[in-house]
Amino acid sequence: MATATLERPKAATGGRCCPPAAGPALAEDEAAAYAGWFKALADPTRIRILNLLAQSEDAVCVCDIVDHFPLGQPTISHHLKILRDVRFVVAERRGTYMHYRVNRACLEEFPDAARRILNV
Amino acid sequence: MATATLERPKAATGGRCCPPAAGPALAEDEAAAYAGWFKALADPTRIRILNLLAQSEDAVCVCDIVDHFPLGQPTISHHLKILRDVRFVVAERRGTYMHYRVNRACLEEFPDAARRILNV
DNA sequence: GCCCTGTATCGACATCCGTCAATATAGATC
DNA sequence: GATCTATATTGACGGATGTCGATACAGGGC
Repeated sequence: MATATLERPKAATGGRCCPPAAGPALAEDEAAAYAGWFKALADPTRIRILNLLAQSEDAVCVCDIVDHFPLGQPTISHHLKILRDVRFVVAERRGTYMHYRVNRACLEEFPDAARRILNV
Repeated sequence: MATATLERPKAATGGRCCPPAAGPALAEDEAAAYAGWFKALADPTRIRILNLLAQSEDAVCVCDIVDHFPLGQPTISHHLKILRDVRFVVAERRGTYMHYRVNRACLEEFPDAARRILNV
């Protein structure tokens, strides 16, 4: 049979270069979920917004956040939306003002995510 | 003096909307370092490559990685470079083949990063 | 030396992302 | 309701990013 020649040739050695190596255990959509999560953290401004919110006991209003960055209000609002979408922060209305605070419950899942990716 | 009118007007209330809120404790470059770190994880393929490498006791050669993804070899090589640049993986030559493995030491810093960002 | 195979790099392309200015929306006060 | 202020949304623009095909580089076998 020609079946043998249908295998991966793998150079002149004709053999494998290393043990079979199982495919990724993470399904594509699970990996995408984690990636979307990390994507929300893949910007210095968002990291610092999170850090700023984490330093305050109570929620902080948007205008106060804007004051701490050399960026326009729409840009900050944009970043806050991204952080909201992945639930890293939660917003709360107080009259005209919007107050934001970190969602610790969500961020504490981090070590678990690392463990799952590295399956340790 | 007109000094009072130089303060933030803050609506008709004339006062602050919330307690002062310290700026972010993370310096801009430190935040950028963390962001660059997360950026390397902000892609499903890279997450799954990491996961694949983490499942194997010993290092895995590039051709084996390529076999597990519906992407071209140059693309996988590109992702591996990004993971190498942030030291999430390390490469090792064995003859013609390149073998990659996860750098656990580096990835284990994760919980610390989370703690530093959330200053808990 | 030459060729073959595995990996990295380059150049191009489409898409995504961060930023801004302008505008829309929501709530409070009058 | 009219107006004012805080926040969100929109549209546009430049730069980054993921992907590919083509090519360059490296090491082993002849």
